[in-house]
Amino acid sequence: MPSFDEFITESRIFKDRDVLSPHYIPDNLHFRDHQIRELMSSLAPALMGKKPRNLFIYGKTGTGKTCSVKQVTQKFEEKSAGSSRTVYINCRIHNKPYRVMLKVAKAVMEGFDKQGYGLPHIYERILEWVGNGKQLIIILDEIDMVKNLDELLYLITRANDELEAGGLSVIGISNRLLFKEDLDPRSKSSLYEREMVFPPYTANQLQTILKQRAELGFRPNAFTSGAINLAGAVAAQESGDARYALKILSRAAEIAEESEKDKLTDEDVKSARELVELDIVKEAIEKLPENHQMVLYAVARLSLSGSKYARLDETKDSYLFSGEVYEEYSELCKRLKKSSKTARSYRSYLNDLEMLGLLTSVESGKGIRGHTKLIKLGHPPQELIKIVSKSLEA
DNA sequence: CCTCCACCGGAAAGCCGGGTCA
DNA sequence: TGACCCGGCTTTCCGGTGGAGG
Repeated sequence: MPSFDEFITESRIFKDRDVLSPHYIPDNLHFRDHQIRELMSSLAPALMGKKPRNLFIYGKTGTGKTCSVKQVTQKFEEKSAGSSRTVYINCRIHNKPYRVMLKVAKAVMEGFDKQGYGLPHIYERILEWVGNGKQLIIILDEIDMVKNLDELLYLITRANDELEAGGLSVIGISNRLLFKEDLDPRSKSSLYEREMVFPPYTANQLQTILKQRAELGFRPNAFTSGAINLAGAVAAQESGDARYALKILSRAAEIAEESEKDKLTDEDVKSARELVELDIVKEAIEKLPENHQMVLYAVARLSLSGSKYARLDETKDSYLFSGEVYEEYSELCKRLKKSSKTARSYRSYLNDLEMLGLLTSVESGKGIRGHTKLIKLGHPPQELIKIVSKSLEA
């Protein structure tokens, strides 16, 4: 199948852009044989009419969780030929028991697309479908996004008690290890019947992966192995995240292309790294609620003009006082003719922003009266101001 | 040592837009 | 259609905290 790309741009670097996209699933996934075998072994009972045990998969972003699961379920579907099914659900979108069940029902049953049935009805229909001896495996990607996960898991376990034949099982995928802490003990034990971990990739592994993609996605001789290895090393050092590695590589290719070169080099990778960093920050900021953005903006403004309060012995890195940031934020609200939120809310925004790594803070210690937070920006203020003000337009 | 300062962050009540049910 | 409910945000209330000041 030819790609449209070849008709749209006569690219010197790219042969097939899609190969570099994060959605692309390669035919063979490197370094995940072990996980794939384990996944297959855990699904295998379903092919023999028995209920597989529930499974929880943990791994940071870009460690191949989703990719591996998708590959395995595809094989599974081929093998079972409809007698049992897997349903993949992205819980970022379907984040409530009702939506998950609706999605399951739609996926499994033809013509079940009328909205408006209540949860009990949907539930019954699913039971009916499973009831004649089928196995249904529900894959909940980003499972930590589901509200009322306890209720959903309970619903599913209860279904198994009611059924005489067939069964429902769950594969939960998450990159947050801690989320199980606020789960009801019963749901926890049911979800964790079996557990798997996807470790981050090492530099060598990332390099192999990138090389594979480069060979498929770029024209021959359009890249040096040095550049590929550098990209892999950079990403490994950062996080071991394959998606991030691919982002750097494709950004680097775009840079090389724009400057009309026909080979991408170490230099391109280096500049790509910074751009990608900014891209990620930008993405994070854009999906932030308005007030968070304004607080961030206030911090950026103040770090440019310098802290008014920090007359105390110049702590070499100039931190900002929580109080003055709040003032700046309130003023900003006034200028924009918005009502500012309470100081209490402001404090939670700060914590959220810190959680996202957009800023850092330390407890005030000696030399400062009272007890407060000293705040510092995690990125260059000019860039942040640019990004936030653009995002606040909308 | 006691009190004040300048904030922190949990708990719970309040508000609001959207969906649900009789 | 109106009463009701739910989840997401806020605000209110309030008990801490650790250094500065007296």
